[in-house]
Amino acid sequence: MDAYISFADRLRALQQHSSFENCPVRQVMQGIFGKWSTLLLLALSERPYRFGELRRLVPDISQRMLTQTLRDLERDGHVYRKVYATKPPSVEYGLTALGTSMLTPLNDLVVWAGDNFAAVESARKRFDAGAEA
Amino acid sequence: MDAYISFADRLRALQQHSSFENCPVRQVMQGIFGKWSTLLLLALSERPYRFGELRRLVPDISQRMLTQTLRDLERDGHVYRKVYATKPPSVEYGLTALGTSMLTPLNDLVVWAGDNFAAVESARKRFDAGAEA
DNA sequence: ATGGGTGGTTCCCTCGAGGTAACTATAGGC
DNA sequence: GCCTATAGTTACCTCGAGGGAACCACCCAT
Repeated sequence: MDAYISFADRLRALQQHSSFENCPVRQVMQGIFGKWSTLLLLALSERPYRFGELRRLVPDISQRMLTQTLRDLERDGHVYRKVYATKPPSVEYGLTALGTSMLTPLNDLVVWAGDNFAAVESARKRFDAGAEA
Repeated sequence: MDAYISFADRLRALQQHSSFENCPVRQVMQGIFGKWSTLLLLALSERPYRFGELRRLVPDISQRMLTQTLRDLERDGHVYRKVYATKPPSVEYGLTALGTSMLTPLNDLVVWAGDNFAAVESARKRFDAGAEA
């Protein structure tokens, strides 16, 4: 049976691995929360995409960062990279099993952020207004 | 009824707000994924803590960053700050209702990271080994 | 009067994420 | 000959998150 594990217990478990400084959980999390990582993971959750498709889908990202972010995601095992030997070689990116397994918790958090960003924004305004008073 | 909304639909909804560049969802997410933010949120999920207690609980964090991270979390409405007029004034930090509502999805993701960091690490080793070959 | 415990602030520095632009090679279309 | 598309790489720069150390004001205990 999976016993319920409290947040605090998780915290203590985290600490035992090493210092908090280079906690393995954080290393995994930082791979997911680069500026573009979450966005690309959500995009690839729909279906595999080719490099150029992703560029057009997310026009704000630079070509350099798209390559680099995809490489990082590939390195961490979240994304696979498949090269097709067509005349101008084309490349397909998609989620691995590991990446797919992350999708549910990741999406839940994105949903939460989507549901609550208005509350966060108003909290910021309140805070900033009170600061100058 | 809450209809199921696909990841791809979420993506498109995100895009409509503005560019991906300064997406409100990302602004909320970035407030949660500073180097120490998640750790402090999980700590405060157990019970409210005082400043000095948090310092001792997370010895790796510098005093400067502890103050700043708590301020940022307070500004975003995740954390409250309560000053007690004791002789050396003491300060208590705790989760707000908003912060508490985030706890479940946040913790799910941390749990996922805890369950899968070994897979990520071995993926990295495989990738790095293949790169030099 | 000295040291320690409250909870900070201020200054300065480093390091790396991310951005910009130019360049690569190949092939097809006009 | 020139522009397009494929998918990158390389060099250079900026900016801000985070770190380190010192300082502040108050009070207590020894």
